[in-house]
Amino acid sequence: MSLRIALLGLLEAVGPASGYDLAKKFEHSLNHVWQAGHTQIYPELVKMAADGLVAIESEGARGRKIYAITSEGTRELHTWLVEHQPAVTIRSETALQAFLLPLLDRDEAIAVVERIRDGFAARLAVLECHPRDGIGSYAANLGRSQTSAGLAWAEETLADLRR
Amino acid sequence: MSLRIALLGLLEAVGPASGYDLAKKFEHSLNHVWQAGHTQIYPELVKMAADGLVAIESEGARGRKIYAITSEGTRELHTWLVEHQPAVTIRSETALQAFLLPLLDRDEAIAVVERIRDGFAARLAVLECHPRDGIGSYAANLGRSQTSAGLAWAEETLADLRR
DNA sequence: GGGATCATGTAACGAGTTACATGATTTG
DNA sequence: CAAATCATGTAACTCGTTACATGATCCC
Repeated sequence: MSLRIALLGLLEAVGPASGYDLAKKFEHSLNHVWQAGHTQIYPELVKMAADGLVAIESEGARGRKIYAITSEGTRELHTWLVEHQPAVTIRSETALQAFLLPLLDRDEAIAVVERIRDGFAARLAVLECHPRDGIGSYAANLGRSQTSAGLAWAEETLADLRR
Repeated sequence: MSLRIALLGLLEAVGPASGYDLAKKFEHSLNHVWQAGHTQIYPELVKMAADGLVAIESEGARGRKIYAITSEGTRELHTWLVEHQPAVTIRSETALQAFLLPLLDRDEAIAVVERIRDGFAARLAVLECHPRDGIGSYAANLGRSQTSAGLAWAEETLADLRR
């Protein structure tokens, strides 16, 4: 369901695009929001076209197919945005390592938290490069905010473990 | 893979337990870390027993089966904790709504962010009840830290939208 | 005895990943 | 002309959810 919404949202926001284009967007601007590879996107677009939410607007070079959102697609997207209570499903390997930290001895735990800290720092560095405005800017702010919080947790936890 | 690790970690941390017990832990203490229902846990325990990572220690009333982690299981868990670089896969409906916020008009966007804010507040309230020490305390701190950051983002975004 | 909770499972489906496969076009 | 990139797809598999099914035990 959410994959559909993400695809509809991108088509609504940036205009008609190919599956290939959309896959690129997932890799870059949507990376900290929703992830999907081309092998998931191509079949989904076909299903969405069958359901009347998108339509092939034109076909370009190299078999390129440009999809556009339909008015039915716009309606579906709008309804979801306005009415859908976002479900919170957390599956975080990082949080799992944090959870199990007390099973390790001091030095191991420190090494694990250092790796987690580096991961947060790297993600934050990527997010800092995201534009401050335009579609996705709110999500980028949310990502920066939460990643900074993770980084701060790592620093505090390291201080605590070293004490 | 991570489901296995979560199950091994729980068995290591709290001692032998049944699938039912483990499902309860997922519902409560692991809720902000990893999610899994009993329909996923029961078959996984059977596979893990076949792989020698856990063993049925005893059987109690009402067909209750108590699993214990084996030394091979402990080794597997330890290796994962120390060596595995946590993979970051984000699929957040909340972030998706944030991403698509610019597609809504002002009042709709405000209503959506208010709902998101309430969701963060509710999660934070639950996390505040988690014990400050023992297994899971580090993960609870991380969850509190990141959820607070989400809440702060919502407040700032609301202020921005109302301006 | 009846309702809540304990306790385990299966089957069908949908979502997501990995590996494989193919060919067109552009750029050096 | 070779390598990179564009562009699409399928198949097999794993992971996760929903719905269904069953029975034991505890407590009022």
